[in-house]
Amino acid sequence: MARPREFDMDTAVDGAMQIFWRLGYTATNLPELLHAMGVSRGSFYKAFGDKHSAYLAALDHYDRTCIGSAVALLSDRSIGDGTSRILRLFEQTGCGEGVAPRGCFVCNAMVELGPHDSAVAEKTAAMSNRLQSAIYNALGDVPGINPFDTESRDRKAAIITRLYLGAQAMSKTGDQNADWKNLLGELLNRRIL
Amino acid sequence: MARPREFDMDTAVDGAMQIFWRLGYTATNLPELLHAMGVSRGSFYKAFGDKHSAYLAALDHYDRTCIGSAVALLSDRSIGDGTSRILRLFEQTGCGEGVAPRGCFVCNAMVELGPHDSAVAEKTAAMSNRLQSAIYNALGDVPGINPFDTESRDRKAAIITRLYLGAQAMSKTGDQNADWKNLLGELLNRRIL
DNA sequence: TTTGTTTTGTACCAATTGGTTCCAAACTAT
DNA sequence: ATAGTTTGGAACCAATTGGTACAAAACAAA
Repeated sequence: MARPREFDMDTAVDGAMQIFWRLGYTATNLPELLHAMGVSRGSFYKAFGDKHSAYLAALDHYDRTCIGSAVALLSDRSIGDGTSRILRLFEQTGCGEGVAPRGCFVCNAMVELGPHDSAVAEKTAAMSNRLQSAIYNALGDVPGINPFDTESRDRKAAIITRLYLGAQAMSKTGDQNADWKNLLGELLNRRIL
Repeated sequence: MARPREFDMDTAVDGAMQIFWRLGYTATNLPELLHAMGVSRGSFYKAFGDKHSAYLAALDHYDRTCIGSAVALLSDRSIGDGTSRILRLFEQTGCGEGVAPRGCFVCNAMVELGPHDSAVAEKTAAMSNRLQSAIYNALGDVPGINPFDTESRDRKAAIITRLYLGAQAMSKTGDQNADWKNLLGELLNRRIL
């Protein structure tokens, strides 16, 4: 009963996520954003309202896709025990040769807007909590760790989550940190093969 | 032989650091920056050149003051052994009640500008390295750690540095993390009194 | 006091910012 | 075919952006 939209909603949101992830919120201007989304100005304001709402939609998209697959990875017993799943999480973060590193969108968002944007603060806190509880679960499947010492697991999960975010921050200056196998081994007090 | 400047250079740089630290580079506009520095437009461009140079000066100022005192703290044996010095580092990061958390300027800078500003990337990488090596030294003074196992100390220092930056990032969403005593105890495998 | 030099503050600038308006276009249901 | 409804895109907007120009002001050396 009306003209159908020409752009694809999902690829538009994904494009928004890509550019916000790479450039941040403030540094992304509208023309670049529209180009990345494949949407014209009019359609954008009709469909999303404003730049800030588009950013929140991009954060939700990140939650569904990237955080979702990280959580899935951490709970996938076919990969190996908890240690190797956590190791995989840290190792799969690299981003190609010569490509400007974009870190983790959650880390970027909480650092840029956390203190001044309560919606972003809530969303990013929820996402890091989601990651942390997935790590907590994976730690229950690590040989040498007592799965019933929930307080110790909690502390370890908190440490690993912050370790992850800190490594993501440092990756944006070119830090590689290829030796996760030994670093996590040091942390979990066991050798990782 | 010429008119003396009316503003104080050091308080101006400090003011620039405060506002850039709190708001970030892009989100700080010139009027706010000038106000925070206590400098008029003309004087600013005469003395600093442009906004970006002022930001770099603010980063250097942070290195001298905040990173400097963190390094001093970590090497001050009058405080206690390495563990309590590292604990002190983590505990002294809180920022008052109701105050919008600003995190760590190094973390903020590397996340916001790292991938797109090589000067900032270099400076922030140097600062995090400085912090990491101070942590490495403090670890040499932790009971239960073999000071001659330099590789293990290196790994622990890398972990603690990233843990610190990650915690700083999360603090910007309101995360408090008051339990550093137990978290660091978990990490270093010893009870901290 | 005059001369030379630097700082200061204001007026000004072009470019860019996010956002709105509005109408032609494109579709469906009748 | 036509009426009804929504999209698309360009023209337009005021406000803000970082940065410049320039003259008055404030000093020191002569």
